[in-house]
Amino acid sequence: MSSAARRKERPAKADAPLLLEDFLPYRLAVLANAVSRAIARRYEDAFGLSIPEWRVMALLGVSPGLTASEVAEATPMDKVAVSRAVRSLIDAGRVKASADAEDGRRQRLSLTPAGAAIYRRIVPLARTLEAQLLADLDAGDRAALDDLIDRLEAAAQTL
Amino acid sequence: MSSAARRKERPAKADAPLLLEDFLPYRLAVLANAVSRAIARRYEDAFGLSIPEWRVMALLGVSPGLTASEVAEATPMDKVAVSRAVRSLIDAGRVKASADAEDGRRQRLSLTPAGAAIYRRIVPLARTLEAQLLADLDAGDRAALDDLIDRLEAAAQTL
DNA sequence: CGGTATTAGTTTCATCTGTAACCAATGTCC
DNA sequence: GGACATTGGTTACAGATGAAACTAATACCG
Repeated sequence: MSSAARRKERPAKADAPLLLEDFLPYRLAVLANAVSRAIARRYEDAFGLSIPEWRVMALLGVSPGLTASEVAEATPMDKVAVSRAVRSLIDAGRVKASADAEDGRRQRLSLTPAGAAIYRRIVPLARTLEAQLLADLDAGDRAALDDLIDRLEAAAQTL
Repeated sequence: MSSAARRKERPAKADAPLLLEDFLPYRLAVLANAVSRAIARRYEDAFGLSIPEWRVMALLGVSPGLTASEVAEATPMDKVAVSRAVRSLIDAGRVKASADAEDGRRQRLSLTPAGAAIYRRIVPLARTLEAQLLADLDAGDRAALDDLIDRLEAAAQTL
């Protein structure tokens, strides 16, 4: 019997003990943590890249010319995290910042040729890891998963 | 149209750009992070309790007499994290450690009366937050979610 | 214009987290 | 029973993270 089935047999009455292993917020945290850690190690080993750095590169790979603020808006990272990731990427020669003609505070960010070369190598790795995670799910499962995550995210905003 | 539906219309071919917002590991991290942060704030405000401390109390509430190692085995926390959470709970008078008769290294952990009183107040809050997260999901959705998380966790082990 | 409020981004500092080193008690093997 | 490995748990140190203060440039408004 799967653990989902085991859980299902145990209806959570109000006075039943709260089992951490069945508690959704806990399960989500454990799952996301396991995935993030495994992926972070791969990116670090292969490219010396942290997760925040990878996120910045992933955005710039699709949308060159974003500012740091725009990167921060597009992710759950705050501006401090973005600033640090960008600094580190610039130091590594993977990203360049160019002054914005209209606003002297802003810096337009983009991948350098070296950064773009690395980007083209990370994307297939990312796809492979995602595929490995989804290997046992058919198209219907995947659609259901996407939909559930959307709904949970919306609900999480109300917490 | 839901964002899941939007995603579905955009089949991820090997050469399509990788969109961070559709990338499962990223989505899981963002979701789990949003949930954890919201809940951590509630526990902190209401009980001065961190997530690791809450996890320890949740385990001890169901299984008094666990050792720190057993707590570490039952969660993704390592023994250092458990040690710190336990220390803090003991300092706050919420957990007590008693010497194990058979093995002088081990300490049997359990909630103090004060800890148990807090525990009885947290559990309903935890259930309420979980219910709020699941509010829009019917029984079938919830079973599917449980099952998907199980399968993703299994797949995550292979990364 | 000139003063004040905003915004972009960085720096600072305090806390958290993780890895490794460590100490003490027990188990193992001869 | 004594050396050595193992286990339970803590300590120490380093790097990551987050909130708030700060700097510099722009926008707003009289």
